[in-house]
Amino acid sequence: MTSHASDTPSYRPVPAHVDLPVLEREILDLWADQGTFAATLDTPADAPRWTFYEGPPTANGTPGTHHVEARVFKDVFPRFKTMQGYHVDRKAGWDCHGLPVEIAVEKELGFNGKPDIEAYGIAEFNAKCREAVVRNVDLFEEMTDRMGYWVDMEHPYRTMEPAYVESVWWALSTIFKKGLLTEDYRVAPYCPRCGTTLSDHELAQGYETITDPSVYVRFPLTSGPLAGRASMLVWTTTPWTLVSNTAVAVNPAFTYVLATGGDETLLVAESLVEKALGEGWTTTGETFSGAEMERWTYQRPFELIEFPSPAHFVVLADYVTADDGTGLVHQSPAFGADDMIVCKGYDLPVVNPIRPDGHFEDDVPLVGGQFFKAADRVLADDLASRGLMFAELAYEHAYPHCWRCHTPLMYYALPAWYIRTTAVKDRLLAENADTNWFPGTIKNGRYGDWLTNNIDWSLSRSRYWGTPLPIWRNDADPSRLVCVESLAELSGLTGRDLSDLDPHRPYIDDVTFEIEGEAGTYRRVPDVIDAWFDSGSMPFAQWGYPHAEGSQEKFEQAYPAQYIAEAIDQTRGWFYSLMAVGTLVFDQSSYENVVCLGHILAEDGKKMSKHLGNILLPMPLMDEHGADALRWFMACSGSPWAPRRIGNTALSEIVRKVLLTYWNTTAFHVLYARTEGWTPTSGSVPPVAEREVLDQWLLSELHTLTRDVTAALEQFDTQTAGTRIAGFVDDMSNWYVRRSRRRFWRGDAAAFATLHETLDVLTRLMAPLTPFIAERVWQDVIVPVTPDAPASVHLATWPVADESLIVDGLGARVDLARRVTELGRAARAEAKVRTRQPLRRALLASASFHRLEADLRADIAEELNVRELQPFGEGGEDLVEYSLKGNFRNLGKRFGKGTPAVAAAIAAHDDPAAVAHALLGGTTASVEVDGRSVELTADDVVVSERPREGWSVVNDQGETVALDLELDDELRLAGSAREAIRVIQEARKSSGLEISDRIAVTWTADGGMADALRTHASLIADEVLATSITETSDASAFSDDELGFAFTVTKV
RNA sequence: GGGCGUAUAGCUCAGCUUGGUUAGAGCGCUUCCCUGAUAAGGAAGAGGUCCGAGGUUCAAGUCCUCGUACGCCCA
Repeated sequence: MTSHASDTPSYRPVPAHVDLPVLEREILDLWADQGTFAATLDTPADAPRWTFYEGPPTANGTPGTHHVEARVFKDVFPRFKTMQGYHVDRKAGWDCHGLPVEIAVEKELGFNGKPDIEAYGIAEFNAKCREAVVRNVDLFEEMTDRMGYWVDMEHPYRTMEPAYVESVWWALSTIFKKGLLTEDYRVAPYCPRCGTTLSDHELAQGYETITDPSVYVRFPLTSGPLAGRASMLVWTTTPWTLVSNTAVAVNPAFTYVLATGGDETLLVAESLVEKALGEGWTTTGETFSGAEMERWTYQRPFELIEFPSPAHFVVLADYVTADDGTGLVHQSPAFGADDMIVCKGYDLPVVNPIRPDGHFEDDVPLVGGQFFKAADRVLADDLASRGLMFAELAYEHAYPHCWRCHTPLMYYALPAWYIRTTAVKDRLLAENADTNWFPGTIKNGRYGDWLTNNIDWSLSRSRYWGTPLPIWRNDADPSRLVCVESLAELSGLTGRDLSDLDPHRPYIDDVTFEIEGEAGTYRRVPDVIDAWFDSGSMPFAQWGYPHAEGSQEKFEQAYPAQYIAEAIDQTRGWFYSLMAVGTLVFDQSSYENVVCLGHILAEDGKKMSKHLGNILLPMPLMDEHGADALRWFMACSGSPWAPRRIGNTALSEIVRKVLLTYWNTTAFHVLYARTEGWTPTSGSVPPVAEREVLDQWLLSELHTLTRDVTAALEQFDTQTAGTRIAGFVDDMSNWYVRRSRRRFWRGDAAAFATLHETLDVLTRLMAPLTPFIAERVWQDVIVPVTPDAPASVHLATWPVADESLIVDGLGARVDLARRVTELGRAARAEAKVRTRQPLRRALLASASFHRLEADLRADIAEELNVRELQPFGEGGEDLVEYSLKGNFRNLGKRFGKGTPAVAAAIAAHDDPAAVAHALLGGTTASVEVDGRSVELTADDVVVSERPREGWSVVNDQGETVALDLELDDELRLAGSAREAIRVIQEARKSSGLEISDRIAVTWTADGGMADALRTHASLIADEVLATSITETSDASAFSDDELGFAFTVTKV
C-alpha cells in the first residue's frame, strides 16, 4: 500500500468479505507451489514417529460424502501430531481385489455367473477387473486433494501389485508353517450366483428381512412305541432342504408329549404344545424323554432322491432349543453346520441334490432344475396335497443374502481353506485388551463380543480376481502341499525365472512343478483369497515386506500404528482383518488406537441412495460451502460416533458462526493495525500484567483453550475441541473485540498485541481442523510480520498453554459482567428506552458489584450506556427489597435430611434485609429451625435484591439490574448527539469512505437536535473524524425525519 | 431370541462421568435493540409429562431396576 512497504513489515490486507471456496483453491495452489506437504515430512532424523495407516478404499465406484468423513479423521490427527513434532508418514492405498470388483465387471459385461466368465476367458476378465479398480482413482484423488487430506497419492500401495501379492503370500506361508492354514469340508454360507462361500464378515453385511414359508410337517413314525399311531411334528423355514431330509434331531433332555386334536396324534416338545399346535389340542398324558426316542424311524417327507445308506431316524442333539418350532428339528447335513456335526456323529450320509449354482439336479423329480428358494412353493404344495402339511405360515425373519448381489445364500457343504483364528483367540483377546477404542464401548461390546465368539476365518474364494492362494498340491498324493512365499521361491521350485510373472490367475495356474524323489506333479489349488486378508496385510505389504529392498527397515519403523480410523462398518471388516493378520503373523496387533465413526446420513435422516434421490456429493458441497466447513462438520458437529445428518443448513451455519466470525476478527485486526502502522515489532509491547483486564481475560481464555483443545485431541475427541474453539471464537469476536473497538481505533498497542497473540495461537489450534482458512490467516497475519516465521501454519509448532497466563476466576467474572449487561439490555427493552439514550445510573446486586474489578464495571456501564454503576443498598436503602433462598448444594452437605426445613426457614425469615446485610457484610446470620438456631454463612444463602418503584428491573438467578429511567435535559442532549453520530457514521459508510478519511459536515436541524449538535459539536466531530462541523440552512444530502436532522458529508 | 446404542423445545443437539433450587444452545417464526470488523451480536415472545413405570435419596434429566419405541450388530 505504501511506498516503503517492501522494507517495513506489515500485515497483508485482509478483505472483510471472503469467498471461502475461492480462498481454498488459492491455498491449494500455494501448498502445491511451496511443496508444503512434502515439507511437513521433512522432519529431523531423530523426530519421534507417529504411525498412521490408511485403510484402502476401492476405486471402482465414485467417491461419496461418507468417504469425506473418514478422510477428515485420517487428516486431522496426522496434522496435529506433525505440529507436535512427530514424523507422520501417510501412504495412500487402493484396495483392488475382491468380489465387489468382479460383480461390477460382470454386470458391465452382462454376465450372469461363472460359466460366462470362463467362456470369456479368465485373463481377459481379470484385465477388465484391473482396469475397473483404477477407473475412478482420479476422482478419489481430486476429492482427496480438494478436501485437504494430505496423503501420499503419488506412491500409493495397491493390493494387486506383484510385490504386494508376494507380501501376502509370505504372510500366508508364515501362517501355513504355523499349521494354521488348513483345508476343511464345512458347511458355509455360500452364494450360488457368485459361486463362492462368504466369510463371516461378509455374511454380516448381507442380512435382509424376507418372508419365508414356515412349515409344520407331519413325519409319521415307523418304529418304536408310537409306530403307526403318531407323527412327529417338525418345523422348518427352509422347505427346500426337506428333499434331502436325513434325520430328525431331538434334545435328549426335553420331555416330548403326545397331543391329540381328535382324528390324529402328534408328538411335540412339552413346552411348545400350545405355541405349535394352537387351540383345541389336548395332551394324552403319554410322555417320552428325548433320549428315549433315539433311533425311532419315520417316513421321510419326500422320496425324490436316493440315499446310499440307512437314514431317517431320530438323533440326539443338545443344540435343539425350545424357543421356536416344535422341539423336533429336521436335519440335512449338506445345508447346516449343526446338522453336519450331528449327522456325522451317527455316520449318516451327506446327500446333496443341489448343484453349486443353487439349482436342483435336473434328474430330481418335482423340482429338478429349479432354483433352491423357488422350490419352496412347489414342495409346500406337494406336502399339502399329500396331507403331510400340518400348517404353513408366513415367517418374516432376517435371512443372509450375498452382500453384493443380494442373492439369498445357502448354507452349503464345500471344501474350503480356513485360517484357524480360533487357535489364536486368546492372543486376539489380549491384543484387543491393549487397544484403545474410540468410542470405548466398542472394545468390549460390539468388537469384544465378536472376538469372544470368534470362528475360523473362511479364507478361500472360488473366484478369479484376487490374490491366488499360493498352495500347490501333489496330484499323486493330495496330502502333500507346498505353500509358496514368493515368486523367487517358485522360480527355485520350477527351475524357471518367474520373477516377472503376473502372480494373478490364470498365469499362476499354469505354473506346475515336480519335486525330485516324489511321484506326481504339484498344481496350484484353484482358489483366490478373501480380499479382507489383502487389506489386513497392508502394514507390511505396503512396503513389499519382507522381499523388497529397504522394506524391513520401513516396516520396523512403522509397526504397529498409533492410529487408524474408519467407519463402524469396518468393525468386523478391516479392524478385524488388520488385528487378525498382525496377531497371526507377528503375534502383535497392528494398531494401538482406533477411531470408529458413525455413518453419515442424508438430510432426511436416511441413508443416501440413488433410489431416494437424497445424495449429496462431496465436490458440490465443498464448492458451495468450502472444504473447511465440511471438515468442521465431520469432526465437530454432533458426536462422530453416532450417525449424523448432513445438509446445506448445517454447513452454512458453520460458515457463518465459526469460519466467518474468525475471519472477520482477523480482518478487523488487520484493518486497524495497518491503519495505525502497528506490527508486533513496531514498538514496545506492554507485558500482559500491565494490560487491561479484558486483555488478560482473552489471553487467559486462550491458554485455557489451548490446554483443553490439546487434551481433547490427545483423546481423539474432535467434538470437544470444536465446541471449545467455536465458543472461544464467539467470545473473542462478540465480547473482546466488541468491547475493545475504541482501543483499536486509537491504536492501543496492548490491544493490538493481545489480539495478534491470540490469532497466532488460535490459528495454530484450528490448523488441523480447518487447514485452509488457518493457512490464509497465517500467511496474512503471521508470516509478514514475524521474522523467521514457518512458511506454513502446518509447519508451525503446536501451541503449549502458558499456565501463568490462566487467571483463576477471571473467566467467571467476565461471564458475570456479560450476564449483567444482558440483564441491563433486557431492562432497557422492557422500558422501551433505546441504548443510545444515556441514563444516569444502573444498580446491580451488591455481591456482583463487589466481585467485579473497575475495568469490568466500566465495560458494563459503557455497554448499557449509563453514567454510573452502583450497588444496591449503598446509599439507597429504601430502594431495595431483599429475598432469601437456601443454597441447596451447600445446605445439603451440612444438613442432609434437614435441608428442606432449613431452606424453608431461610425463605420465611421475617427480616431478610438484616440477614442480607450481615451476609453481604461478611458476617454470619442465623435462623430458627425447630427451635434451634442455625448459623448461616454467605455460601448458604442466595440473596436477591429487588428495587421498588420507578425503576426498570430485570432479575435472574440471583442477579439483578435496575435502571434509573429519569431523564434531564443534559441526558436528552447527549442522547441526541449520539443519534447524530450514528446517522453520520452510516452516511460515511454508505458513501464508501475509508475508515481514516477526514470529513467536513454541514447540518440543518430543529429543536432539541439542533441544541445537541451545538452543545456536543466537538464530541461529534471527534467521533466521526470531522475537521469541521458547520450549521447551515440547506444541508440535505442525508436526512433523518424522525430526528429532524439533515446534513452533508464531504471528504476533505 | 441375544448384544450394543439412542430417546431432552417444531427441527438438530448439549447437559448425565461427579444428583442440588427456575433444564440449556443453535436453527426456524414474531417484535425490538446494537453496530465504521461482522454474512455477526443482543433482548423479548412462543415452544418441555427430560420416552414410561417403579426404586434409592433431604433432593433425580442425571444413579438403580423393569418396560416401550427406534437404530445398528448378531443369531
